[in-house]
Amino acid sequence: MSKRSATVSPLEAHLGYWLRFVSNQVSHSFSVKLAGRGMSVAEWVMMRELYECDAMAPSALAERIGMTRGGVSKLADRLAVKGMLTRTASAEDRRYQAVALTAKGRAILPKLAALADQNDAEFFAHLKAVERDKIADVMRDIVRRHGLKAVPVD
Amino acid sequence: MSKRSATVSPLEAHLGYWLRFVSNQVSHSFSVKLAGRGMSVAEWVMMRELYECDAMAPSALAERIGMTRGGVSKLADRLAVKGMLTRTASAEDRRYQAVALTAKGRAILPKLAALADQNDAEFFAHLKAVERDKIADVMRDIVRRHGLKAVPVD
DNA sequence: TATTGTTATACTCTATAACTATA
DNA sequence: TATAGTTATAGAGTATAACAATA
Repeated sequence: MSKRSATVSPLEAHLGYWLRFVSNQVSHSFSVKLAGRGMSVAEWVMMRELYECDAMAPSALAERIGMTRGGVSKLADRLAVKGMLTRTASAEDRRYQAVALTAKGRAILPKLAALADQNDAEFFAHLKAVERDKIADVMRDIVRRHGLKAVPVD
Repeated sequence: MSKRSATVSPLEAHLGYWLRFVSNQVSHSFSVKLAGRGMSVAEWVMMRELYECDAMAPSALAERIGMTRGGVSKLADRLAVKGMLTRTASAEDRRYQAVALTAKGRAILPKLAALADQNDAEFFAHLKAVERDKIADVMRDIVRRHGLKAVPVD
């Protein structure tokens, strides 16, 4: 064994390397599917978040999906132009906005969710349920251990 | 159960979601460590690749690390400015270049590799070796099944 | 004509901070 | 003054394609 390989471990020795390798490909494959419907992954994440509630403030969205307020602002702009969401200033405190999906946005979301399901299945459906659960458990545990904040770019 | 949750599965139901969540944090944590030495993750990847050989053509590098030739060109520019690598036109075919680490680049690389080791340990050292191996095996298998190309942003 | 590497353009996402309007 | 949202700037990364030099 040369001194070179003894002092510098190969990239492939890191679990993080393999996670990112697969994760990047899963995300890229999903982004290709979304592009077929004119959507980006970031747009999907924001819409998915809004789907769970009636309305949300941009700052709350930023917190939930791990983006800056500036990023949320630009993203919301794009989605508003596409007719996917609306922004309404609060009556009580006009600094606040209520961001909400439009009927169009709410109608299209299940179709995007189906793409997400399909994409996940393409990469992981061949695994036994026990294996999938085990890996997800490990990942959840790591998130918990590190107190990680949301960066959901499914 | 509402119709809403019945038709749209939650993000957390996807294994891809958890992989990306953890993978993003591992990479971000590594990028912070590298920034302490004035390096980016992409720069680390390119240098790590060059460490394995004496010299490599930019086009070969692009293929190996999953970047475009344009991207490699810009990245190599930055690393050359930092004195980490040199570019030499081939004598036989002057279209070709030999990109190689400088002594400085080769000297600093083990220190960057140590950061990579440390970073991976921070996230995965608590796992049993069997668990780590199992997960890495699953990821390698997925890479093999999909014939995936390199996107090593460890 | 085909190929290598470079450069230019455009777009996404990030981070930081200045700016506005409201309170 | 503090906060919510917007806008501007700069940076790294991607993709595409035009380009020069070389074969």
